[in-house]
Amino acid sequence: MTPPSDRIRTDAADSATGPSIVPVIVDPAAGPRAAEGAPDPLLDGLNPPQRAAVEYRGDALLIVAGAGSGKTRVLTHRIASLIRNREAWPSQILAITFTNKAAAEMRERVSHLLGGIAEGMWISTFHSACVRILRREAESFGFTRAFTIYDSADSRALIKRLIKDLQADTYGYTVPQVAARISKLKNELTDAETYARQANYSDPQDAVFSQLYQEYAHALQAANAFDFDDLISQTVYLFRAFPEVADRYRTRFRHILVDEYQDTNHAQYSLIRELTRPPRSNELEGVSSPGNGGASLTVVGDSDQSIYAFRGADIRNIVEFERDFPGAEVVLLEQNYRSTQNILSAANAVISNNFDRKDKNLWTAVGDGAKIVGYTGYSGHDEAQFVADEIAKLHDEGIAYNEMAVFYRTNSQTRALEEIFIRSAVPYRVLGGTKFYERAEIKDAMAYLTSVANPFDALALRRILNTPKRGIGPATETQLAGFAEREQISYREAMRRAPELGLGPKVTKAIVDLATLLDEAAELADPDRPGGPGRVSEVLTLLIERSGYVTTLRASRDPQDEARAENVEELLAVTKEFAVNNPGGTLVDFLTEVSLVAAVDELDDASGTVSMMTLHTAKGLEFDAVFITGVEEDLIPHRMSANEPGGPAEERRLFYVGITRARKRLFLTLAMTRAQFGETSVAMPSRYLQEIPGDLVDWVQSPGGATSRGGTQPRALNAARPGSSRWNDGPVYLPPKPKTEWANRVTGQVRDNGDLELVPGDRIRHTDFGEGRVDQVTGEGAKRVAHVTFESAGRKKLLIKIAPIEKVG
DNA sequence: GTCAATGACATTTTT
DNA sequence: TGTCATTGAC
Repeated sequence: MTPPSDRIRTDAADSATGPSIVPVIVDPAAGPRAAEGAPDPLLDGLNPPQRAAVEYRGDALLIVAGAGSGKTRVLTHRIASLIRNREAWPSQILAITFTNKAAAEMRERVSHLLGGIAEGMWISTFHSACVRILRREAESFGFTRAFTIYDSADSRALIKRLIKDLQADTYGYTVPQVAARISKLKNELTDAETYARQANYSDPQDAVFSQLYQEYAHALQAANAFDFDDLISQTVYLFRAFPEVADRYRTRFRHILVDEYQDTNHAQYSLIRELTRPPRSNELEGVSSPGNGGASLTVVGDSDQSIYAFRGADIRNIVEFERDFPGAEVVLLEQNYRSTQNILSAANAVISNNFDRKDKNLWTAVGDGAKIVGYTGYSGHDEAQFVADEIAKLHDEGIAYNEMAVFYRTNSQTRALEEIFIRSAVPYRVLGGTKFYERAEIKDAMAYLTSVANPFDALALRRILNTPKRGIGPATETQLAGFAEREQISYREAMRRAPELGLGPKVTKAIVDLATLLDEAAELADPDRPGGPGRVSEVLTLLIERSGYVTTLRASRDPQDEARAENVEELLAVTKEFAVNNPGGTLVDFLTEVSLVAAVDELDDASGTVSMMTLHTAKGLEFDAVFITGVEEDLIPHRMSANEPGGPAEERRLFYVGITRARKRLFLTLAMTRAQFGETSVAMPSRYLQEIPGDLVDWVQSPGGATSRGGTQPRALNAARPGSSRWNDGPVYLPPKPKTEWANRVTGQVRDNGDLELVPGDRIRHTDFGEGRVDQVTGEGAKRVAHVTFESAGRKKLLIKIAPIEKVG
């Protein structure tokens, strides 16, 4: 694909910090705009659409930013320009990013552009911004500002308990199911009471769920806790219930910018709507004329990169932005500054197979670059070995390890990769996965801290009640809970008064001792303590020493417990580092920060290691060399996605996101057999592989070319490798299998099947769902809908005119 | 109340 | 493969 010649070439090194950018100091004497003709450092080096996106002033702006089109640059320059031109104070800016890391980077870049006067801006994730608001306002609606944030594991633990209590498992409810359903409802702003009102009580299953949901909500409230989804939805409820509170924020934020808008869910969308509404004071005084008074809104996104539908992201938020905000300006960024043309062409070819999308073509001025490399291993280990070998080669060629990344669909795929990487001495780092904070011993230590900060949190307290072992078993725990309930007192108070329960002297002492320890720690951590609160590290030290937690671990015979003790020490180091980075940071601040860290936030650019992560985590990142592993059916697209509406299309976007992370080199690898739960099963090449034009890929071992001789014995292959030369002396580049036959057979444009006649009983083939039979046809003319039962994908409704279907038989 | 042994079962993606 | 829940012996 050649770039249109009339486009203006700009500096391709978008992501590098421009050397020519000079910090601009706000000069009160200067006019609102820089002098005519003088080069404006905020516009310099931007292409025309980028410039338009920075300069547009109006109520609503949608920036459709293709992958690698420099959207972060546009956003930062836009913010800087608003501040520099004195159109906004920094404190009037609210910018929402997807991760904390992206927020930190944006803040850094804006303040660099402005010469360090960016104090007071809110640049954060949705969740962080909401926590900030909720902590300030907590007291006005029945919470304290020390509320706990429950992560998904905490939510699941609570749900598990409730399922047991209500015996909901007899109705077939499982923890993940209930958790997902509650999460979904919260993202749609349906709270427990609303659900209860419309629940179908003649259906016992639904009645039980409704009760589960209500008890879950009640338990959170009683524990003075919010789960992840609450952070957003409760902020919306807060704004709706207390307009005067909402007005404070509406008055404050005059410019709201939202990144990754395609991945916002309904609750987040509603939050933005609430915030961009004009404050009431304006309405009363008649200041509000159409579009006046509400904050200006800028959203950036790319519907082709929407990959979070499973967590409630609604692609319609971006698709229907212009309808939502009439008069909105739309700017398209299509020039890519990141990848080579070969990589982009592959990406374009793949994504063009998604129907019902706006056609959009990324192009670059960089040139073709190296071809994409494909490899089919005999097993997952074989595949991993290839990746490790190529990484070593790339490193020899001068690409730094931290400029390389390995992506996979599921976290479980890391195992084989890690094994081989360790053996091959490839320095690597896994982002996400089993995170540090998910380890049991860390959760224990955190539960101590949480119990100190939030005495109402029964879940945290239950976790530490008998950790380390103090002889407080389930029976005692139930007694304690009943006592607290009867006397209408907190758990902590109940523990202090444990002697009244008439338990054994040993148990009673254990309980009272723990209560004393928590009280002492709470006093130390108290923000209002005379002389200032103790540091988090001091509080943690007190807790783990006096409770005997580490001592017990060290004394254990289990060799793993030694490592656990070290992890707790590591957490102590984290608290010390926190104190250095956040002077005056309280215990609650620390707990908040820990709750909201995302996988990518751990990415350290200077680490000198290869990064391994899921395709989801990879969004928003870029690397010189990218390996996408496990490009197989049932993995990409994942087996579980087949039944979901829009599943295969979302999986394709995920693959697209992966491809577009690569700057120079892209490797697509798969295996013929893959181990899972100890069993090995046969894997098939992903359908998406066939969507990449054959001439873009050099197959070291193509899916068709690899014979089955290797079977499942990667060791034999290892042994057969002398030095660094590849094992197959035969033709290195086998002809790509059925490529020409398949590539771009389905054109990417919005299809038009014209007046394809379908009647019940017809058999059709759908590019995503396979073959199926038409049950009935409804609607008229261009809106005729076919109801189809697919063999593997089940029942679907399809708009006949544009669906990627054809009649068979 | 604790511990060790056994067997069932699971792996999609995440703030 | 590895985690977990249940079981039964102390």
